Formats: sequence, C-alpha cells, structure tokens
Amino acid sequence: MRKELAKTYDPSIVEDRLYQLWLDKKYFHAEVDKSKEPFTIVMPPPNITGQLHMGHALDNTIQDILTRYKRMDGYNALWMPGTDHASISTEVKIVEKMASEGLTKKDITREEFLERAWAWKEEYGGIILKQLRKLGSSCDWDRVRFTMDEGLSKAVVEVFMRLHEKGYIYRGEKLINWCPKCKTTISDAEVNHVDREGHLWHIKYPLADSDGFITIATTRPETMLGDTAVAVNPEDERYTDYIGKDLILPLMDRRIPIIADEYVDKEYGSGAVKITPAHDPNDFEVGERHNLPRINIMNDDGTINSAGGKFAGMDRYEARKLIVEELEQMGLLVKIETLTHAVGVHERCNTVIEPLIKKQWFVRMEEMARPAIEEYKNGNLRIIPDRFGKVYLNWLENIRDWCISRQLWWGHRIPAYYCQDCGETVVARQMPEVCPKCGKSHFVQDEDTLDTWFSSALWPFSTLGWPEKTPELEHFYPTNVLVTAYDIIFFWVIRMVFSGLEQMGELPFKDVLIHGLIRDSEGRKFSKSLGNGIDPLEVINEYGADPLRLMLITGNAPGNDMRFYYTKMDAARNFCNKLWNASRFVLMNLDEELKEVPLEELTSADKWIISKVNTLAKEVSYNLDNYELGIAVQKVYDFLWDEYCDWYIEMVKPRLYNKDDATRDAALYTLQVVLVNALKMLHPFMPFITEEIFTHIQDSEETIMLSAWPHYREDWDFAQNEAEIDVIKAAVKAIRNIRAEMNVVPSKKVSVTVVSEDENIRNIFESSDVFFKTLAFSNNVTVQSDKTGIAEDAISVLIPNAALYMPFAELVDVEKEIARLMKEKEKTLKEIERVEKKLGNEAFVSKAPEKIINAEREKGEKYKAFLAQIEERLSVLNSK
RNA sequence: GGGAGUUUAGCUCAGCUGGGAGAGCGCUUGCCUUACAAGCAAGAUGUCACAGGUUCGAGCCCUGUAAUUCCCACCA
Repeated sequence: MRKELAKTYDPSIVEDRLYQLWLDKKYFHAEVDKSKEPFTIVMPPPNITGQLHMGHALDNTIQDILTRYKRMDGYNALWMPGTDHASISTEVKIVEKMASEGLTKKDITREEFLERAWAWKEEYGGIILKQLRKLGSSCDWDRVRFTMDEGLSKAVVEVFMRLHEKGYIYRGEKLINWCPKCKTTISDAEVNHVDREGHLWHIKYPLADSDGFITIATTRPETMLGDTAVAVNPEDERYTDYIGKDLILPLMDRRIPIIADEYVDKEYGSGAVKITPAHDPNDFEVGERHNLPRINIMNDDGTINSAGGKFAGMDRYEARKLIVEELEQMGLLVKIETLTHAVGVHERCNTVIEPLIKKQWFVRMEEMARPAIEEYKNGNLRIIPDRFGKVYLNWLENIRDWCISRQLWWGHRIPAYYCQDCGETVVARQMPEVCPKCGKSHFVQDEDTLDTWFSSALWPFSTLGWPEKTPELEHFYPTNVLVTAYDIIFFWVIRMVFSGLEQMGELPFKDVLIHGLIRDSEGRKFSKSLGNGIDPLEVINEYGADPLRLMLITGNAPGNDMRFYYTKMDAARNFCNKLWNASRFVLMNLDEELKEVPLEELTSADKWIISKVNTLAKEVSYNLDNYELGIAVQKVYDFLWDEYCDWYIEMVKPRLYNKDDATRDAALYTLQVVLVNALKMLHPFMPFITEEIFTHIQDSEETIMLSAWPHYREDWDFAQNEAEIDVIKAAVKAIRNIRAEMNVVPSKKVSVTVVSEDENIRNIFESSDVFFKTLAFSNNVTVQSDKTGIAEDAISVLIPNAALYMPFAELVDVEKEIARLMKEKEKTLKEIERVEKKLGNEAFVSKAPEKIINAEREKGEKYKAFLAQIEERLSVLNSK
C-alpha cells in the first residue's frame, strides 16, 4: 500500500532526510569503473574563509545538474569537491583574530602562526562544504580535497621543480605590485583599476647649470624623491637644446639628467616627464634603456624610507601633502589640475598599490601561453558562451610574467633554499643536505609562499592524485566541463589550462561553461558594504533547496547576469507545489497494484501525452548536452504544468472516477509512466522533491538519482494522436472562450452538438466526448455530419472543419455574437491576405524550401475554409 | 585608449542552425469544479532601441548610430 503524500509540499521535512539517505547509501561516490564512460567535474574550490553566497549556489547548482544528468545517463560520474586555502584571505582572518588578542605577526613565530591557521582551517574551513549539502550537491564527499593537503602540496612542489628546471620559473628583481596594507606582492590580475579623483601637479625643476626650468607634471609628487631623470621626446623641438643637460631635483638637491626617449608624448602635459624607475612601470623601462639608477624611497608599509631625506618616516600621502606645500613655498608649483585617473588598488583590501622593485619569483608565460592559445583556436577547448573566448585569448596574447611569490606565511612555501655560506640558491623537493657549490650544509628556505592560484591551477589533476599515476587520474582526467563565473577566467581558468597542458600534456577540461553573476533586484552586485546580500541558506530555509535551484536556472542564458527577486522564488515554490499536488492526485488513484497496459490499449489521449513526454526527452537531452539548462528546465516545467496537469489530468478524470471504465487502467498506467519520466528529467534540477515523489510512486526504496535517464523511443511516437488531441484542445478552448464571454458559469452544463463533414473529425469527437464533461462543462456531446435539428439560434463555435453548437439560446445576444464573428472574420481575412501575398510572390515560391511553401498553402486553405464557416454562420444570424 | 555585453509586454527575462513574437510576475473578468486559491478558466498588452543593408523572408545575419553595463589598459 502506498503512503499518501501530505497536502502541501514541505521541503524542510524532506530535504535533510533524503540527503542523509543519499549519503548513507553512498550514491554520490564514484569508483573507477572502466565499463562506463567517465564524466568528471571538479568543483571550483571555495575559499575556506568563504560563506555560501548566491554565486556559489548558482555555480554548484549547475554542476550538480550536469553531474546528476550524466550519472542517470549511465556515466561514471565524478564530481570532485574541495576547498582552497586562500592564502591571503585566510591570513588576513588569522591576523585579525590575533589582533583581538593584542598580537601581531611579529609577536609569534611562523610555526605558531601556522598552527593557528591550521586550527582555523579545521574549525571553519568545512563550513562552506556543509552549506553546499543544503543545496543538494551530489559531489563525492569521500574525495574532498584541500589545496594544502599533503598530496596536493607535493604536486605544487613538483610543478615548481619542473618549471624551474625548464627555466620557466626564475627569480628576479622587477617592478612588482605592492600592497602596503597586506605587505605583500600581488599579481597583475589582483590589481583592480578604479577611477579616482586626483590632481595633476605641475612642478618646475630648475636647470643645474643655467637659469630656467623645465616643468613636469605628476599625479604622485612624493615619487619625485626617487627621480633620477627627466625625459622628453627626442623629436620635441622645445627641448632639443636641453637634452643631456642636468636639472636640480628640488627638495633633494640632486643632479638628474634630461634624457630623450620615445616613450614621452609631446602633446601631453608639458612634454617633459619625471622618471622614477623604482616606482613606476614605464619609468622602470625608461630607466633600463638609459641605465638610470633606481632609488627606492618607500618602506613596505607605504611610508617614506631614508632615501627620502627629511620626509623619511612619513606616510606616503602625508609626504605628498608636505612636498606640495614646500614646492609652493619655493615657487616651483606652477599649477594644480584636478582629473580623474585610473588608480591600481588591491582587489582584496582596496588599498592603492605601490609599484616597487623587489626580488621575486616569476613564471615565464610566453611558452606556456602559446599552446593554451592554440588549443582554443583549434577548437579543442570550448568556451560557452563563445564570446568569452575573446576574453580568454586577449589575456593570453598579452600575458606578462606571473609574479608568484607572496610575503605571507599561509600557503605553499617556495621550495628554494639559500646556502648561508656561499649564497647558492637550490630549488629542491626537500632541503638539501649539502651545498652543491661549497659543500657546506647551512641552508635556509625562502621565506615566501606561493600565490594561491599556483596551487588552484593544478586542481583538475592534483585532486586526482598527480604526480602519482593513480587509477583515478588515468580514468577521470581530463575532466569534461569546468563551470565558473566570468570574473575568474583570468585568475583560474587560464592558469588551469596552461598548467594542465604543461604537466599532463592534455587540456584539463574540454568545455568551460561560464555563468554570470547574481545581482540584487536593482541590478547591483551583492556586496558587504551595500549590505544587500541575500543568504542562500535563508532562502533554502524559507522556500527549500529545489525552488532556489529552479529559480537560479530558469530564464537565464549562459554567461548572463541575473537578478534575484523573491517573486521569482514564489513562482518556483508554486511549481513545486503544483508538481506535488499532481503527484498526490496520481497517488490517490493508484490505490492498487499498478497494471502494465500494452500500448495498443491506450486511448488517443494517453498516446498523446506519452508522445509529448517522448518528445520532451529528446529535447531536454539535447538542451542539456548543449548546456542550455534554462531552456531545458523551462520545457519540463511547461510540460508538467500545461500539458500534464492542465490537460491530461483533466481529460483523464472521468475515466478514473468511473470504476467500470474500460480504459481506466490505461489512464492510470499512463498517468504514472508519464509522471515518472518527467520526474526523471526534472530530477537533476530539483533533486529532493523528485526523489520524494518517485519513491512514493514506485513504492520502493529505489532512488531516482540512479534510475535510467529517459531517451526518445520510436514506439512512443504518436503523431496521429497528437493531431487528434490538438483538435479536441482547440474545441475545448473555443467552448471555454465563448462560455466566458457569455458569462456561462461552470455549474451551468450545456449539451454540445458537433457538426462536421469530415469523418475523421467526427471520429475524434465520438471517441473523446468524455473529456468535454470536465473540460468544457458539457453534459452531452452529439456528433453528426449535417445541421439537422440544430436550432438556428444555437450559439456556435467554429473550429477548422467543424462547428460546435450549444443551445443556451436564452443567453445569446445576437448583436454581440455577430460582432464577435465579425471580429473573427476580420482576423481571418488578414491571415488569408498575408498568406496569399506570400504565395503570390514568385520569388518566394521559387526560392523558399518546399516544406515552408507547403505549410503556407495548408494554412491558406485552412483559413479559407474557416472563413467560409464564419460567413455561413453570419448569414444565418443576419437573416434573423 | 582597446574589447565585450545589453536594448523584446508595465517589471524581470527567454527566444537554440533566419520561416507566422514567448514565459514568470503584474493587470482585467469569472470561478473555493472532490490534486493544488501557492489553484482553475478566459482575456488585454510589443514599430523586438534607431537607421540602412543582405535575403523570397530578419528579433536572429552585415554596417552604422544612440543609450546603458562590464572587462582590459603603464599616458606622466
């Protein structure tokens, strides 16, 4: 005996129970199974500092849909979960926590700090993974990985070694981006450029050996402390005579040369540029070309250092203010312009970065970028939607070397060791015993750690056991698709691609599915400072995980942002309830053991809905294969609500209510079969409710998530029956329409007489009269081939090739009816005109495909016949 | 400065390879019809931003314009 369903769907009593069951049964776990084709997704590892936000919810919902679909479809599906150590974010958290105890990093040792960090990771690092379970994520929790796990750390060292051996990793003194707040270098990708209101100060530098000045302009006057030249364009006639002469750098009283360099734009400003090689990327290059000294004037905390003379110790902005004041007093300040210009800030803390010269580790990108470009261009790597391919290419084609060393403690420590005796640098898997150069054994490891993204870049293979040759690696690599938001293409996707190609010799994934961002109802990004964030867990509490998932997927195309609205959640919840109640209806009627009914015994309506669900299977599979998730779910939604609930269930009711009906079993069978198929197609999108209903209908413990995905089958293709039901639907709609217009309430049953010269149509109505009782509130349907016995004033409904007459004469307002028909006539005439114009166009007839032309001809004939019906009816009414 | 996206119903958005404009919400009208009022039925609403072009045929392809959003970028 089947258990009944509750009256309304309550996710809170279903979701946790089912999820626990799935875990207990290990349904998410994937073992290497060579009899099946693998399907692999690696989860973009959330930061251990992270809390689940809408972006995660979307990202993981998409991955879960794809994984569940493939798992049902017979693949050896693995969804690999894990977390990222997020070096800088986590380190900031630890430092903050220490601050509350009155401690700074200087007060404790590196080891003590790392102990705290690991403890922090143990306590908080798993939170986000727990939150992901609330969403229904079917990842293989037995395989959770962490970027600083032993195996993954080994992979990091291995990659570092290999790249170093190939000369792709080098240590060098270059201008890097420095965050004075985090006190670390950051990569170019971590710098955001924001427009800020600023000033352009025009300053006179006096000539050293004669009277006169050269005026330069700068947005950062404090950097003049480190100026070692002033540059002009060699073509600039204003300055030709000055090239080679010296200036006196004000405030510092340093002699600096006037040099000529192409870099200077004659047209901009005064045409003379101060050159600060140690604090500006362009100036650095100019400095290299002209062998200028580099004077570093800044400390790591953004204060001026001893090279800045009397400004030493001051904060950079304090110094700026004072410098400007002094210049003004000296009469060297020509003018101040205000302007907005792009300022580089650290994406984590929004602190204005300072370009500084430091000795850092870099990855040479040129060689590794090339195959990454190639693989995209030759189509092996697909990015969906493809417009993001341009972003990908543009970045790779303009790539610069990647600064990978960070002055942080939390992360993978750089495997470089410096001999304290002879200064030799050794890159090794472990600290060397003896120095290969001097033979002594006094090594110190590099203090720095690696950029977080260095380890994330290895994620698709490090999680599978690389550098060991594990069976998992062999079976599940390369992965199939990577799902992520567009804002992370540079940081992660590109680095995974070149790392996979370099280390594995194979792309880490075939497809990259890019999605957009979730925004608030006004289209703004969710942000802490705006306080407009919406917690997915709260939404799940209120609505359930399935409605949230449905809402995130519905009505969205890949790569596009979407807005969060609670009204959308309402709609999603309503759909759950609709599905729940439809299922409840089916279950209420499945009161005994379900009988298998052969296809031949099904009625036209049964075959119609089976044919529909069959088509649906074909289309949904196609859409899923093409990552058109929004379209796929919309089709299932429409099928269930519009076709299955609003039509099929209603059609079938009279058969169910009559226990003697010969086709009752067929109806029950069809109801069940179609629902189960639709549930399966819905399952990847809405795992909980579909599982709950499925187990009730099957009356077993069998899980929907391992049931076979429905595919199109030829014996379920009933085009003829689909056409028949279309006729019925058209008739029912027409009757409903006229009833509504005439204000005939449902309780007023009317009899319907169908008149058609078309035998087929008569047959359809004769075999389908039972529907009309519930669908159109009729009490009796008579079918005949002519108008014998039809009262002249009976109200009529016209459908192609048939007329339906209803005798509610007392309600008929002839004038109103004539007006209605006239309107109908006008519409039909317009259609006929359109079709005839098209068919009259010789070019159309000679060039358009035959299929289209025939379709147009058929339409034309249909409309003409319809017009004839209308006119006949009109003449009857007018004669009254 | 370079690049990309967006512009479709009152709102939020779909519209896959070109073949008679769609959904949800909202709105109007009528229904508590024994699965569901979180529902049912009927209905109204669009120069598919604008201007050209290609085509038998354009929301879709091409060119340009406008508005808007985003990304990249070392102009002092």
